[in-house]
Amino acid sequence: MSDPLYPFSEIEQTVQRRWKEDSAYHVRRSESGPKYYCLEMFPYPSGRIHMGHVRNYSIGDAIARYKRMRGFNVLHPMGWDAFGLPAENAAILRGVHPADWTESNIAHMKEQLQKLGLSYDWSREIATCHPDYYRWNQWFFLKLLEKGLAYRKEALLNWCDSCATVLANEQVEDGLCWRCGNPVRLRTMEQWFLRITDYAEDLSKDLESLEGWPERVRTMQANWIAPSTGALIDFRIEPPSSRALPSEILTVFTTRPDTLFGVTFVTIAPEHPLLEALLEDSPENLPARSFIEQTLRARTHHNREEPEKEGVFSGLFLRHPLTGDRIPLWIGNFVVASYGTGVVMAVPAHDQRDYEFARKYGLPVRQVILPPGQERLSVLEKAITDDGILFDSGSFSGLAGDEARTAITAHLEMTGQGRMKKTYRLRDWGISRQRYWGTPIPVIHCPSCGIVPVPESDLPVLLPRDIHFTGKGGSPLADHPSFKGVPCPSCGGIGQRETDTMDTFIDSSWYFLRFAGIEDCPQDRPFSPEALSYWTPVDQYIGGVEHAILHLLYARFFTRVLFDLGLSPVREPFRTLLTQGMVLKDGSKMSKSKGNVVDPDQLINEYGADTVRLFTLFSAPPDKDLSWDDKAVEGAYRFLGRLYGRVDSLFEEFPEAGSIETGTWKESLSPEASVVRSKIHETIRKVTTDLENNAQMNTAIAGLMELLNTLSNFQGNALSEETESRRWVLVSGYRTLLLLLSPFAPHIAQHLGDRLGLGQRGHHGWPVPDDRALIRATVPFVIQVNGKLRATLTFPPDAREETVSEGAREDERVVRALAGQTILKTIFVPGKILNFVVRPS
RNA sequence: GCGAGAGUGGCGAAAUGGCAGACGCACCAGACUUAGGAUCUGGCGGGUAACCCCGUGGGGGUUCAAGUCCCCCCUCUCGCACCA
Repeated sequence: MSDPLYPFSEIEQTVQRRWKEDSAYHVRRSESGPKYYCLEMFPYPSGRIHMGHVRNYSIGDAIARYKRMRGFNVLHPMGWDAFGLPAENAAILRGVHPADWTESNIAHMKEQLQKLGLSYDWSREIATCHPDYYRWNQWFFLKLLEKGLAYRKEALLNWCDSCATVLANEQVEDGLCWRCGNPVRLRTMEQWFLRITDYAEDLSKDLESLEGWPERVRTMQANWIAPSTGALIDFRIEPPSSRALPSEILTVFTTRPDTLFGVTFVTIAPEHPLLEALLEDSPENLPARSFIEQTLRARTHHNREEPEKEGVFSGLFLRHPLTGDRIPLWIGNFVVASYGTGVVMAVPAHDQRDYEFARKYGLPVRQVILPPGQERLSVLEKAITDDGILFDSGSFSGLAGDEARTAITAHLEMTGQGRMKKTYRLRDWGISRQRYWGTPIPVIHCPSCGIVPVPESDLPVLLPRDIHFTGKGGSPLADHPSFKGVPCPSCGGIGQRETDTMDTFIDSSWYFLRFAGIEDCPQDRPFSPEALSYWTPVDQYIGGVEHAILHLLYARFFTRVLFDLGLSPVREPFRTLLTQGMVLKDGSKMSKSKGNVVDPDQLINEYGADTVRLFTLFSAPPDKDLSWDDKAVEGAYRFLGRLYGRVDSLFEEFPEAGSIETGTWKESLSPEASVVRSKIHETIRKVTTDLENNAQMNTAIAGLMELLNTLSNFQGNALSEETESRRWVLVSGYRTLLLLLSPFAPHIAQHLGDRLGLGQRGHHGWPVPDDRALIRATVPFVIQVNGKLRATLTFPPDAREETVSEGAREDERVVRALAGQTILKTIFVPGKILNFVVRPS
């Protein structure tokens, strides 16, 4: 490595030591100034930070530092999303205890973050795997259980036989287990769920109020929740004489009750919980059974394309609720079990999917709606899905659209065969994991009392440290000698502790409240109410767009629940959201498998933290993807090196630079100095507006580079004889530049700022542009002929049209362009442009 | 298929309807040097000796003036995707 351009290593170490000694970023509520809560998504302690983290935290730190300089009392905390699968895999592969693995990762990553010089209040650091954090997961769970918001139900889940565990959807890759590569199958299991669907309406409606969120994220959440209004309609099952049925009716969900008279069959999902019991145990049902089995197996293969619609007749018939017709019940692979009721009424004439299915299996197509302006055809070529006038629909014939839907639904409701219903695509949140490294779910299964919550006074239910990992899967807690067997808190009999742990998304659903509420927090509460109401909501949240749905939706849900429990002062946790783009290298996302990762540590060693931060902020706007370019990093490095060198030579010329006053300059400046002064104040204005509007840090930094270029040129040009004004302009210029730079490259800004006397003089605040300095003596006017640039001439900014026009007509190029032309009119924009509109004369 | 976003130099990118390409990278030339993969100075969209002409995915339109506003089309990225 060549010699450094400036001693960044010493500077960064010294400055960081001083921040630490001064507890510079430790905050408490109620200090002077309004509050500002700036938060970046906390990391999973995987072992090392990567460039995505560096980018995320550089953006957040720049915002936090900027707001601090603007006089806000800024909360800027950091912690660790410390539960999760990788810790257990490390335990299995390398025999390290998950707790030890996690702790050592945290220690290392914390060191890495500190080397970046991020202005965190480390006194609030939390790790979700610590009992004083996860006990509150358990406490909240008990509250939810009490409120009926946590419940158990049977559900179909991805199951890996070889690992003997449930897998989340995102852990299934092409139908195979991400860890062992064996096929995953669907299996029905009892699981804990949280009733997020109770909040679906709220979560969906309030998206509109989130004006500080990117439209993209709001749309993604809206599509994910996807409310849909329709009706539930009951179909009575024809009882086969031979036996009793598990239910007398099947209920369908439809958004098109107006097509009810066009129903020619009903389709049920193969996974439907009633189906097994509905099918008679007879040889005729063998095809149906084998169809179900096959479909379930195929389900797990995450095929890109839609599979062919397939189905089989169930052998059962239903009664149409209004016509009394006999309707066959089919089993179809295209029916989604977990949406609506898992049963759909099929109207082949008016639904494309039903149409395809009916054509394939020769089922009747019965048209009952005629859209305006269309002819009635004897044979349909595809489904007619538009609204229209009903016919062959009993007393409802002649009605149309919403009117027909309302009338039919009302009639069904009156006769007790149906009702209006709003359904959501969003499903309840399954939170059980058959895993060790997570929060134990605080309930006890008692043979006589059923499910008994662990009494609050017994919290936390601690994860036992002595655990044995076989690598064969299944929850290690289930094999623990003493964890599982416990007395029932209710009857004292022998009970069994729940051995499932919670989804780690629970941990990240309220950590932002803990950071705020941990200040003066009473022992028996998760938060200090005073601290919480002072700091919340988060004013600026920053993280990757990959969390646009899951984490952000869960966090919004959880915050609402806590609000309803009187524990959170706010319903929406994040006032404004910034989703930063990915860090790419060679056109694709950095990943170990592609071998295109850039190691932050190595970069910091080579160029220093300031350079690394500056480059990531400069090279692209925060919300766009950032293409990593080793060469371009050197550009940022050179800028800082040049700045350092220029300040050095400033001291050579003016050894007293650090102690001179740069208050108001009352005397007149030379024309050159005056231009430099304008540039200084224009830069203040530019950087400020760039930061206020969508954190456009790339252009803000470009502005700083321009200012340095201007100052450098002025400095290198020793023609000016007015030493005192020259010194004044240069010193105030560098002081301003360093203040404006400090959110982005804080170490060098602090160090050079100290040398230039910023520290002692209390100039910590963000500079304010001086309106008088913004007025330039002359500005360039663009002279156009028919909209084409012909000259650029300088005039005072308030020059009148006649003045500019006269000047323009003396310009050689303009004269040439106007020769032989008649001027029809002139367009004049003061301070900017003069356009001659001409035609040949 | 539905929804959202984006197409500008060799590259990352800038541009309240008013000089297209700020700033940076790469490249070229020069200076300093035993040396340059360091640093400094200058140049740098295309065509052209020059005057000028052309140029923001393509086509039309509005305007004195369009990367920016309106209409049509193409391409790419992301999200959802049999949700009844």
